[in-house]
Parts: sequence; structure tokens; C-alpha cells
Amino acid sequence: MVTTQAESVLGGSPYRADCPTRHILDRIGDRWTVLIVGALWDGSVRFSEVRRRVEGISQKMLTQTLRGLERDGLVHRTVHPEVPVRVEYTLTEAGRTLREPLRALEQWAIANLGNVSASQDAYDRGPTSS
Amino acid sequence: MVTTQAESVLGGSPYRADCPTRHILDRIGDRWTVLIVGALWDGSVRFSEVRRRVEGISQKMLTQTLRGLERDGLVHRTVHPEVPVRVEYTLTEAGRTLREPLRALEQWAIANLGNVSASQDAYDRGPTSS
DNA sequence: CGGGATCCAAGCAGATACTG
DNA sequence: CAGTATCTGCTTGGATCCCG
Repeated sequence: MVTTQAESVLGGSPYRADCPTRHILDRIGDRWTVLIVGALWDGSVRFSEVRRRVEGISQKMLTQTLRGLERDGLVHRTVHPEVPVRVEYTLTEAGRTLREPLRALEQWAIANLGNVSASQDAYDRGPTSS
Repeated sequence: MVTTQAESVLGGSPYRADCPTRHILDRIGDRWTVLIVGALWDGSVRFSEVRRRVEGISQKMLTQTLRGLERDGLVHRTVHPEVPVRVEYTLTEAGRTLREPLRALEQWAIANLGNVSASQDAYDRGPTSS
């Protein structure tokens, strides 16, 4: 235990593997988290509805990711003990604050899609005999 | 080819798998990209130096990720044909703009580490008999 | 020194079947 | 409907060897 504290992985010093920030990046880094947060953007959504929205996700990954988000306190889970069970998921306060940096990232992505595509294109074209 | 254009994966509509934004998220999502961008934060850095900074990364992953970033036009590669070959990596203009949203994300991570840890802790403690 | 190629292990993720 | 459990395939990534 080195009790490493919230250091910057980017700013210039410790890119250490044990930096706690890494864990967060790992989470949002997985294939589905961001999409699920997106699906919960506008309020309370049922399990099957999330599944429909994220489209392509398996039931296993959906459950797994949702539980991870719940564990991290980013998503709240509500079970309605009705005849056919109904479960609703909602972003918690913390989860909602995550939307901002995520949106920033998405804005960057949208703004740079052209650049990136063009660059890839040129790169793949080979040693561009200038 | 559906020529899907820069749609929002978050804002409320298409969480489609073919959304080009996904590709960007996939890239920054991998375990090393963010760390490498961090390592290149302050200018031109040699291969071995990057490797030392990112610490824990294998030579394979480093090369692979760097090439990916180069292909995306986020990192520039310069080869100095000296006796022992010397290669330097630098963030391109596009690469530098990526630092902002990344920093925002990191800020969020740092700000929420406490929340998240506490939540995980509570979650793991079991069905909290309130 | 930088990095390509290969081999192999571990983890991630999908399909399926079964429960409350 | 909303999950859990299992089995399996595929991808990811590390270790190693070799080349410029």
C-alpha cells in the first residue's frame, strides 16, 4: 500500500500503473460504459429499453456493466416488485456530472473525425512519396 | 458504407454501433493511449523514454499504440538516422487539442475518486440492511 | 536503439439454458 | 421481465527472438 493519491496521469509526472485515476479510465474505457451512460442520458430507463437502445450489447455485458456502474455509484437501480418484474436505471448525481467530460470528449471526436480519417487514409496509402 | 456522419452517441439518439464516434472512443479507451498522450505532454520524447515513462507497457503495445496514434495523425514520428537509431515522438496539433478533453476527464476522475471508492465499499459490504 | 514477427496465456465477450 | 450460471471462442497483450 503506497497510499497513492489522486495524482495526474497526464500533467507530466506519474504515469504509474497504480495511479487511482487509471481505474476510472479503465471503466469509461470499456466498450459499453459510455454507450450506457448515453442511453441513460434522459432519465429513468428500464432494463430492456437500455438493451434496445445500446443495441448490439449482449444481455450479459449489459448486466455486468450496469452492475459495475451501480457499484461505482454512477447509476441507481430501482426494482419494482410487480407481476413481471420491472427494473429501472437512472444516473445518480455523480453519474450526471460524468456526462460533461464525456460530452467534451465526444465533441472532440466529432470535430476531429475528418482529420483522423484523412490521416488514416494517407497513412494506409503507404510511404507517401511526397 | 452508410456514410454515417458525426452523430452524438450520448446526446439522446443513436447509440448505434456503426457511429464513427465509437472509433474514437475505442481508441482513447484502450489501456495505453491516454497514458502515452500523457507521456508526450511536454514535447518530443524518444521511444525508450516513452517506454520508461509509461512504465508497465510492453514494447509491443507501445509500438502498436504509437503507430495507431501516428496513423490517426495525433502523433508525429521522427527518425534520426544516427549510429544507434534514434526515434522521437511528438504530439501533432490535433494530438495537442486532445489533451483538453482528456484533462477534463481526468479532473472528473480525481474529483470523484472518493465518491466512487466509498460507493464500491458500501456496495461490496452487501445488501446494506438500512 | 527501435521495432517487426511469432507463440502462447489470460481475460473478455457471446450464445445458451435455467431461475424468481 | 430481469437476471444468473456455464461453456466456449476470439481477441488482447506479454515474452521472446531476430533484424536494421
